[in-house]
Amino acid sequence: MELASKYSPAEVEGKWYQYWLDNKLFSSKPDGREPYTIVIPPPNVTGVLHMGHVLNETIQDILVRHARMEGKNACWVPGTDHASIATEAKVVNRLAEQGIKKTDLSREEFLKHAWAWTEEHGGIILKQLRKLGCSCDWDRTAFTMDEVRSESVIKVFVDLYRKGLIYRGVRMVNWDPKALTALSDEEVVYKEEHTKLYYMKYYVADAVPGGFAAGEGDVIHKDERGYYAVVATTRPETIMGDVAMCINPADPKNQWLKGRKVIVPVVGRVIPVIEDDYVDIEFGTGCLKVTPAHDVNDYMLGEKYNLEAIDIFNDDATLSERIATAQQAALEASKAEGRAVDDFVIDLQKYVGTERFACRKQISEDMVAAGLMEKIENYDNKIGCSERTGVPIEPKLSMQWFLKMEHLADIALSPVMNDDIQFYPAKYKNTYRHWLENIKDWCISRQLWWGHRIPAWYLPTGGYVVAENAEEALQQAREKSGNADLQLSDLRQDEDALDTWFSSWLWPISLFDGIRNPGNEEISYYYPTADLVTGPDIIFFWVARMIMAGYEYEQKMPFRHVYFTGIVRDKLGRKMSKSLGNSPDPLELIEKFGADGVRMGMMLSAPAGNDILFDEVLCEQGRNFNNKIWNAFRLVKGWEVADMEQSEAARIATEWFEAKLRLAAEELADDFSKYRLSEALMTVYKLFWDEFSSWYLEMVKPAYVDGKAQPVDAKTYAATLKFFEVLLKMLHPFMPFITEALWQALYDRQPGESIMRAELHMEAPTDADRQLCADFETVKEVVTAIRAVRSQKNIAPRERLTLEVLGQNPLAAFVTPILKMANLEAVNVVTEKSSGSASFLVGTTEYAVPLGSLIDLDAERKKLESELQRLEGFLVSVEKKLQNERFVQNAPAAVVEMERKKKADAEQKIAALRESIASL
RNA sequence: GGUCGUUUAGCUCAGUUGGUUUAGAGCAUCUGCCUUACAAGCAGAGGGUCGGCGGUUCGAAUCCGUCAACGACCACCA
Repeated sequence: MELASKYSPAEVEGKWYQYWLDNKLFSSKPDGREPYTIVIPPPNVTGVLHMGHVLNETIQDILVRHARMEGKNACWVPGTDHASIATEAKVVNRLAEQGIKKTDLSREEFLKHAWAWTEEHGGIILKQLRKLGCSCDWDRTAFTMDEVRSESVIKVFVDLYRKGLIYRGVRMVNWDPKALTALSDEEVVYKEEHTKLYYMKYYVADAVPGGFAAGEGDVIHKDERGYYAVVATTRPETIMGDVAMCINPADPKNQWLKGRKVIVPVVGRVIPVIEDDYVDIEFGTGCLKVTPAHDVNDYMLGEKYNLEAIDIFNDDATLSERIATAQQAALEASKAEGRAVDDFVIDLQKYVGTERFACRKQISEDMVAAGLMEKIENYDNKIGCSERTGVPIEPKLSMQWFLKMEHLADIALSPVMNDDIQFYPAKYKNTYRHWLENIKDWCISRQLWWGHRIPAWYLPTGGYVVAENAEEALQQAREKSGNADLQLSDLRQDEDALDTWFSSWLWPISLFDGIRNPGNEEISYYYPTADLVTGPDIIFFWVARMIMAGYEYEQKMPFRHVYFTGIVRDKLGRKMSKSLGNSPDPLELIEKFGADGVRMGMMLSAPAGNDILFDEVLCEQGRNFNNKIWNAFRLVKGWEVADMEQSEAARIATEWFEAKLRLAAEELADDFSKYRLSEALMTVYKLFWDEFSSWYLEMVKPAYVDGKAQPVDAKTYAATLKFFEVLLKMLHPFMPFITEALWQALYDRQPGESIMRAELHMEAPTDADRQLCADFETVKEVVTAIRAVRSQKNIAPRERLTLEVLGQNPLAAFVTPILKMANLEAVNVVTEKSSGSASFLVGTTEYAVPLGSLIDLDAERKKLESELQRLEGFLVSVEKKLQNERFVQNAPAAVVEMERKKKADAEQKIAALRESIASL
């Protein structure tokens, strides 16, 4: 067989992926076997593959393929997420490019565009997963807005409503002025920003004849226009919504303000000074302006003291016409009360329609010009921004739908805390608990069209009904209103859609149709799923909520283990981003290194929970490993087999490697059980490269005689193929393509057979295995020491040497492999070594390689002396320990015994070294 | 501000309940090799007072305290 010396993945990968598809090797149906289920964290339907996906999906594929080879019925369900905000934003953008505004379209027209976009871009990412080698059951591909999933979402909404867990009400919510929708608390991200802190003058409204009687701590401000308080804020534009000023009643600085009224600068509204210990005395001047419509805390104060909330913004965060009308009303009221406020007023009409930040700049300049600003300082602040659009959130009062979380948090907490569901790494249990214990109700309505429309219908006479469909709604509406003539056209369905996560949280159930058809065969078989692989960034968005839904609707956990991956960063530790240009295109990497190489590169640095510093050189290492496997295969398949006796060296090698495989399998199983996948990969990597290629194959490799390759005996050949097959199976979950290709070529296979379905079952290692492998490690040490002598003395590998063993040879049973691996003529047991030999210690046995004239006595002495020095230092530390009575008394007997042996060994070695040095 | 985490070789990381010859791996580095599977390779080598200080212990990379640096998450300080 002629094979190129370099492995080309491109030729192999497409071919075998098609083979897997053609033979339905990914597909799963319920049967008598133990199920192993993973549901994919659905990527955005219009997304494209990035490095984060590569990490995530590779891990899932490794787990699935591993489970499949353990004989489990493995089922990996793929699908995509409709990602309402992100997708709607993209569609709106595309329409804008065509000169179409969303507001010009009807809901139906808009959705037509959105579906067209979805069909155009949807599924690209799933195609890309195939390139990576993912073994998803593609026939099960789902979408969060397909029929089954949509009906499940609506059913759950209605159910929760009937249970009294969903309610509708006006609350302060996070408003995204760009997407024009409310967001949940989890969709707000805080960004550090350099801003300014503005100190504004709020003049006392009523003249105080004779001035204030200042208390001891009072800090009173006064200028030619009168007495004033100073209020610090980061948002001067919101003064238009000010309805009170608040001080801490215990604040000595502001006692003089108690019970007074002050004038909001620019606006001219006269507002009361209220007192609440919410106010931090230390911050700013201790005076807080209260704007109930635009700050969560101010809203609470507003509720408490029954203050009016003046909403100064339009939905897009431009200033509303209301600011001008409110000002008019305020000025008229002042006039009626005979207060003169004109001195502090600027007509607000000029700000109407301006954007919030432009307005902030303008109003602060205007205030400075009008002498209403005390000072402006630099200030570092954290600003809540929309996770999706990036724009600063505007706290806004609005009518929304909410899901009560108390009950759901209750049922979701204990299973994680008591490890019914296990987190890897476990540290995220803390994060999880903290969130659940401080949970707030979930705002589930979004002012979007792309998503599941809220199944609530409003009656013409007021009130609403919640139902699974329009017909049911109509029936309910007729009952509720007592009007049997009510028609569907009289009802108006809620315009809002549901938060995307309101469908994602049902994913492990809805994929098996467990909501619509509870107890069906699939849900009974596949649920609970085995492992969930996802990022810790969506622990609240998704993981926690799936656990809630799992217990609420299946009375069982949705998954048994959660593997949290890290964030993929570049090798400098920076997040990958388009603007930095440090985010490689996975498909280009696959092109360059092969999918197997990329998968391996990803896994080499991917401990669970830590961030991944991705470096292309790791993919290169992966590619090189592929090439190593490929060439080992070329070697073995190139052998000529003859009917001849097995050599002793080959017999020993096969016995050793068989034992080694059992040991490695045990280690591998342990790594997998702890989800230590990069360690598992490293275990197989070293097994193949070092143990199999560098030691085993070199030991059994037939020699060349007169330039002609000798044949190999049948027994060794058969054993080698078997070993190779086991190694391929161990490697398969990590590198599916090359292992399938070589597995197919190793033996004659039946059509439709695949390594995917091959079982990897290994006997547990015996004590004899462990002993044999330990002995063999000593063999390696001896061989390596001889090679080191060669290297130091510049002796060609071809030149045959002799090895002398002083006293007894502990490796008598391994002479033939040593002869072969070190290229020796003979191993002689001697009582005294030849003069002019290089000596070394392995264990407590001394070995020598006679070198005749090649020996450099000075160098040899130096080497021995430095070794002697090291050992003497070691001996001192051991003796110190043993002379310490408390150590001998307190330490376990075995430990003391070990120290005694160390001492004896060291003494023996030192004696041998001294003798060697003397003999030089 | 609170909580949690990390700090071990040039880089990325192991190090399981403190004790197996004065700390291991992969990569990188250095030296020598185009030796008939593989230069995407072979053989050999060097490299760390385990972040600092203090403590517990017969014994500490491992346990405790403290400091420092970095990171993550949470939080209503205008």
